[in-house]
Amino acid sequence: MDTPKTAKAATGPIRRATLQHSAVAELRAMILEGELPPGSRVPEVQLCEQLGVSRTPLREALRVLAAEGLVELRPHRGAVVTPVDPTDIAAIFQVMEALETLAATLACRNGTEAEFIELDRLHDQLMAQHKAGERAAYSMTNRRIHAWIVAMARNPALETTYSGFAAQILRARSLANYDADRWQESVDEHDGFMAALRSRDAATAGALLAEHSRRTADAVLRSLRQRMGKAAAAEVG
Amino acid sequence: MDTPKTAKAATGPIRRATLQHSAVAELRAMILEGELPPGSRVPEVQLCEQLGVSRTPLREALRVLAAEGLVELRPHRGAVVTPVDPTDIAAIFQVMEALETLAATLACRNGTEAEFIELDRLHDQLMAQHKAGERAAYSMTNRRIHAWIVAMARNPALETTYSGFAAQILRARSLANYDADRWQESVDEHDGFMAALRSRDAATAGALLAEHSRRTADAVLRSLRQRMGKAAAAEVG
DNA sequence: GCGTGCCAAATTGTATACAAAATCTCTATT
DNA sequence: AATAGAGATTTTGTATACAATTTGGCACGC
Repeated sequence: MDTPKTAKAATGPIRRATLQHSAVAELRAMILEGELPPGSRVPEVQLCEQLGVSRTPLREALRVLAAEGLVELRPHRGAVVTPVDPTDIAAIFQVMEALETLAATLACRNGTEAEFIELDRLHDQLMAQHKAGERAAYSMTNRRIHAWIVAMARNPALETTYSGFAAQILRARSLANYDADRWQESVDEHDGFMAALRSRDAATAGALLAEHSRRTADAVLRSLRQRMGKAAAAEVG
Repeated sequence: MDTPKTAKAATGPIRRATLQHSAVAELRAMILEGELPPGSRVPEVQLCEQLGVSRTPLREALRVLAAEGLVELRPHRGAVVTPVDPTDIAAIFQVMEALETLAATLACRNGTEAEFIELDRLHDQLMAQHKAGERAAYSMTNRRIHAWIVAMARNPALETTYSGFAAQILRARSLANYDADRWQESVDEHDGFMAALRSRDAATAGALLAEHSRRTADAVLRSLRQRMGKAAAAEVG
């Protein structure tokens, strides 16, 4: 069962994904990376050349990304990268707050001992990166912590929904850069809900994680509105 | 049968949507209606003939439905209507509970006077349909009430997520038929959270709606597991 | 000078032909 | 008889050609 007969090398031919699948991955990365900025039009043929695929798999990929909310499809008028609208982001954060609460509650109930240990390790890593001032590494670890808690909840529906919104929020955060004060505050909040999680206190963990989410939303939205305001002003002047 | 290929006649005052869009609507209806039962394979060409479209728009429609969770796409192996797995449904209900709580809370905060009046009207209609024993009409009104509350929350992200899961749950409910006792209980719960909503008591409304969701989940899952058990037994004998 | 209608260019929507992968079937061998 | 394997068949994945729709520009009329 596990010995491929004509297997030639170990590295190469594990599995070849479809072009559509890799187009989705490629485009998603381009959007989250900021290479395709929010609001930019997405002409099909141009992207086809860039990705080296024909329009058929590309169009199917665009439908997938539209379902994730990363692009908007206007019939007969092409696709645009979904603009980062503070109002929409605020709405997403509201839902995220509810999802994080649920995730923390379920994680306390369903997480394994090993998973809690790994969570502690990630938390230590986060603290070290904060102390060292490694912003990029910090935010990646931060994302991994939250995703890990969601995974501990053992709920596929929650996981899928969460990661979709997380991608949207990531885009917003890349535009909004919050200050050192908020960073310190955020670290303190992590300490708080981690304590609750360690003691398997579902209610407290849920409440603290929700509060953390709410405060993050406030900071991101404040910075976002400020930046958008400046951008609008620059456009006029 | 009703859409000849060369139909050029004025189908409507306004222009029709794209074939892909109507294919999505058609397929979604077929799945929710039970015409395409859970677990059934979905050969592309056969559906093309049935819907009168070519494979291109159909495949794009399948991607959309896959994102909604109504079909599963296995690379190179075709699509199947997502099976109704009690474990998955239970997970969805858990998320739904959190979403309903949020919806009730936000509805109290953001709903307009006119919307609350309409909500009352829907509730009265629900009560009348219960008294008359009109099960089908009742469950449609029931869905409209919940969707209405979600709409009152003024949160597009919530609305989209909610309706996706609602579709999944609808499929499960059509398989599971709960009894008269649960019906009466459900009606009483509606009375309860409606009272809280009328007085704009966000916390109580949220809690009661969550409890209603939880009890509905219990009833549906119980019936579902029972039915699945019977089906499995029938398969053996 | 400005608005209106129509034509041309570009872009998206759809159909179809072809390539690649998986499944099925039948045969040959142990 | 059971099983492995090689072809045949079916089904999905991709490219491309063509049709339909939108958009931009230009001439014409007010």
